[in-house]
Amino acid sequence: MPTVSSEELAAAAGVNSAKLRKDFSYLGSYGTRGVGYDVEYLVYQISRELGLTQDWPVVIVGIGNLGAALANYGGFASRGFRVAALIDADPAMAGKPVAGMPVQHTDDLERIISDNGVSIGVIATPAGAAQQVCDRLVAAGVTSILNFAPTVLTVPDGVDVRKVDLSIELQILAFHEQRKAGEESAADAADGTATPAVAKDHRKGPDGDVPAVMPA
Amino acid sequence: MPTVSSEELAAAAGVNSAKLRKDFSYLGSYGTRGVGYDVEYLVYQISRELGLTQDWPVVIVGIGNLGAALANYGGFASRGFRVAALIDADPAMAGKPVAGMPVQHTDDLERIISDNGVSIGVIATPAGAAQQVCDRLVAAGVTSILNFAPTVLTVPDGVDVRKVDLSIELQILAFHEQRKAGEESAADAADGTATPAVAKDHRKGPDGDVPAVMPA
DNA sequence: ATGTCTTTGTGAACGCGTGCACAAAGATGG
DNA sequence: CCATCTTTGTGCACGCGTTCACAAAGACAT
Ligand SMILES: NC(=O)c1ccc[n+]([C@@H]2O[C@H](COP(=O)([O-])OP(=O)(O)OC[C@H]3O[C@@H](n4cnc5c(N)ncnc54)[C@H](O)[C@@H]3O)[C@@H](O)[C@H]2O)c1
Ligand SMILES: NC(=O)c1ccc[n+]([C@@H]2O[C@H](COP(=O)([O-])OP(=O)(O)OC[C@H]3O[C@@H](n4cnc5c(N)ncnc54)[C@H](O)[C@@H]3O)[C@@H](O)[C@H]2O)c1
Repeated sequence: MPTVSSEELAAAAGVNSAKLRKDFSYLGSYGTRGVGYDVEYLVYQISRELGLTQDWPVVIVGIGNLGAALANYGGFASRGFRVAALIDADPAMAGKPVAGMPVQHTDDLERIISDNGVSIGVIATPAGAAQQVCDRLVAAGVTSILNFAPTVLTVPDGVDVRKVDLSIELQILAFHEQRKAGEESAADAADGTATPAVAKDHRKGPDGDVPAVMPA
Repeated sequence: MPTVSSEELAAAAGVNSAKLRKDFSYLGSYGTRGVGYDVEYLVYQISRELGLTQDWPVVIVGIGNLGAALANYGGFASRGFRVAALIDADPAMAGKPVAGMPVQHTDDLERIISDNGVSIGVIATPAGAAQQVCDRLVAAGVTSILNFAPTVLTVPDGVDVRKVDLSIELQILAFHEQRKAGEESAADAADGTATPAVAKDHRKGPDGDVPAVMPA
């Protein structure tokens, strides 16, 4: 039986082994002391807990440059997501095939959501249309939204929204870039006072620190 | 002189006003007690600290579905990013105009980076090509990379990488979605304890192995 | 069986970010 | 010039996530 120890996994992932064990312990006691974790069983348990064993139908609304790219992207299917429908407001797009399936008109949005039991929606419309598209999705039964439009969406309790803001990703890089440039000559004079988060760490983690406020 | 109080800003941003003030204090004492912050001056200070006053040239490598969408996206320019060049390995694409500029061949990658003083690169190639593209970018002088390919990139110290993984965004939504579904019947008694989200109580249940977390 | 050796699972300590509460600063009016 | 009122800047405490450290569980050999 192929096994791995928390120590090996932690080293591979670059994290603390105690934390890894504690995290695993929240899923249950799936390890064997003195041996480690049964790889296959562990993978199954984590997959199940993360919802990867289920098949989630999603709709993409707004089939422009970005929406079409998403529709064509094969990486979703391999993670358990199935593109159930592509929806656009442009009558000229209706029926046109994108990624092997016909684009449908927003008039049918509610029916599409309902017929396919969709609970996850992706918004790739212009910012101006995002909120109203969001409202219709929510009214139709969608309870999770991935938003690419550069707008803050307002949703009722119980609905999750995740916003992908590519400009902010670049801004974060630019911020560190600027810091690198400054360090060369800044010599970091004396100081010594208790200063803050923004300073030192270049974290590798997915989310770095993201400020709360910023104008357009 | 138009001003805002930390209280107003905090309310607008949905955060705590004390935290907001403390964050601002790291930039310096730009507020006036009894009055608030001079809007224009504050915006300037934050913009400067974030590097938004600079103009950053970026290159996009891999002009496929996603790369083309990014090239066409107008949201970058408004945040101080200028697409300096589009690069692809496909000879058929060379010279072809995308977003109003000709696609250039990877053969010229090093020269393009150098000529334009580019320090930020975007990778939108297939996963298989990402690491070698990354290596060339870094060797040519790029020190910040935004990676869309589903691969972990290895880079030398001093180089920042941010990975955008859209599948993970969907997985996070699906995870919460799954949880919502389970709660309906899970007799979730208002918790209150300081346990991690996944926690609850999973100690080996009646049948020994399957944790009580998610009935599915 | 009993002992040894490995690795888990977790109580307790630690560190850090967040929020509270308030003194000080400065504006404004009398 | 003093009183009052508003809002900043920050010391301090609290809570949460991370890490340490170790007892106990189990495998494996004798
Ligand atoms: N392209 C990118 O790389 C990129 C990057 C970051 C953010 N974004 C954002 O993503 C969104 C889409 O970008 P894009 O480049 O694909 O734009 P786009 O103009 O190419 O596509 C927008 C599509 O939405 C459709 N649409 C408009 N109103 C609609 C409505 N009410 N209901 C349904 N469909 C509607 C349009 O017909 C069009 O097909 C924009 O908000 C943009 O700011 C794009
Ligand atoms: N399309 C999406 O919505 C999406 C979403 C998430 C992630 N991604 C990832 O983004 C990447 C691009 O996706 P896509 O849909 O645009 O793929 P695509 O196949 O449409 O485009 C890839 C482009 O990269 C070019 N290319 C290949 N090797 C290259 C090299 N060595 N140097 C320079 N260019 C090279 C190809 O010629 C092609 O134009 C993939 O890794 C994909 O997994 C895409």
